Amino acid sequence: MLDYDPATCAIGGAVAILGDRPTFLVLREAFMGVRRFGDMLRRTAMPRQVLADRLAHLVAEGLLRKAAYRDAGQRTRHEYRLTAKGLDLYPVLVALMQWGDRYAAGSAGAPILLTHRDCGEPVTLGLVCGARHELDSARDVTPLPGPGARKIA
Amino acid sequence: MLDYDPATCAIGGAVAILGDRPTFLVLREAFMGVRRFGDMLRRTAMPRQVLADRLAHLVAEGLLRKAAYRDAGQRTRHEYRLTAKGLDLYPVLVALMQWGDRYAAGSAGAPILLTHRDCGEPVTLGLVCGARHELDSARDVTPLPGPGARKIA
DNA sequence: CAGTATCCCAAGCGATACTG
DNA sequence: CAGTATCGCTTGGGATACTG
Repeated sequence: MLDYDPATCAIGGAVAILGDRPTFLVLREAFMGVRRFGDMLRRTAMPRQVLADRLAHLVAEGLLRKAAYRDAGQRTRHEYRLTAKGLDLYPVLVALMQWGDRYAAGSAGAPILLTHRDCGEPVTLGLVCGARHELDSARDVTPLPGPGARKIA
Repeated sequence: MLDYDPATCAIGGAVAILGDRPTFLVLREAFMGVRRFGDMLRRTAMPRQVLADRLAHLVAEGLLRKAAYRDAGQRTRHEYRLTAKGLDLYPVLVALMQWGDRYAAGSAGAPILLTHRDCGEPVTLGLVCGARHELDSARDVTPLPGPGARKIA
């Protein structure tokens, strides 16, 4: 067991930003290409206030940005788009989806299939080491103190 | 944009089980090898009640199991260990950690380094397709309706 | 349409004390 | 040591109404 400092572990920091359930759902919608307030409201079925809060939070954290756009002949509206920081969260969402497909899904199978845009093959998330070995389980990983390690408790 | 049914997306199911911040922290500790109530209490600095709740929840969901053990000459105690279902959550935690190291960490760098047990090389989580292409971004992924798809909203 | 304002109520936190 | 019991209090959810 690694003797690391829980306070510095990045999981805590990440979870502090991502926060709670509604936030994850908003991010899911964003990755699915939903960009408008009303669409998110309908699809996530969360109260307006909650959605507004989470969107504001995600914008403040730099995961989403508010972008103006105008359809021809319409007045200006705006939409929420993922920033680079937000896009980099993709593995987290995919990992959740893969686990959910396996353990929290109905018997019907995965409702969404991720495929490689270039070749069409299904995409999965996996652990790979620097020597290109593919690891199957958490048991194949040894955690060590990193550059920013401070051992405490 | 994929026209999927938000209600059946496995991300929702996964997040419904994993729940909230404290739950993630408990899981983090479990993956770090912390198994005892008191250790988790001290390291996560959460109220006893909250920890007890989350542990019970994770046991009920089948992510942790309570195992009895006895050190020589001591009375029986028990500890919390990850089940297979819990261990399979590892990519989620690693993904959170990688993102946190990049965006939520101090300047000191990652406090924890994951290495391959067999060869010692650093381990990373990545998207790979069936044709062994490595994908860099969410933009390289095309979501399609899967076997369990029901399109609604 | 895209939010903000308001209000009420339920859930959950945090502290302290107690039990096996 | 490993929890359970209790409690005050704050946070945050959910509904409704209002504004640009």
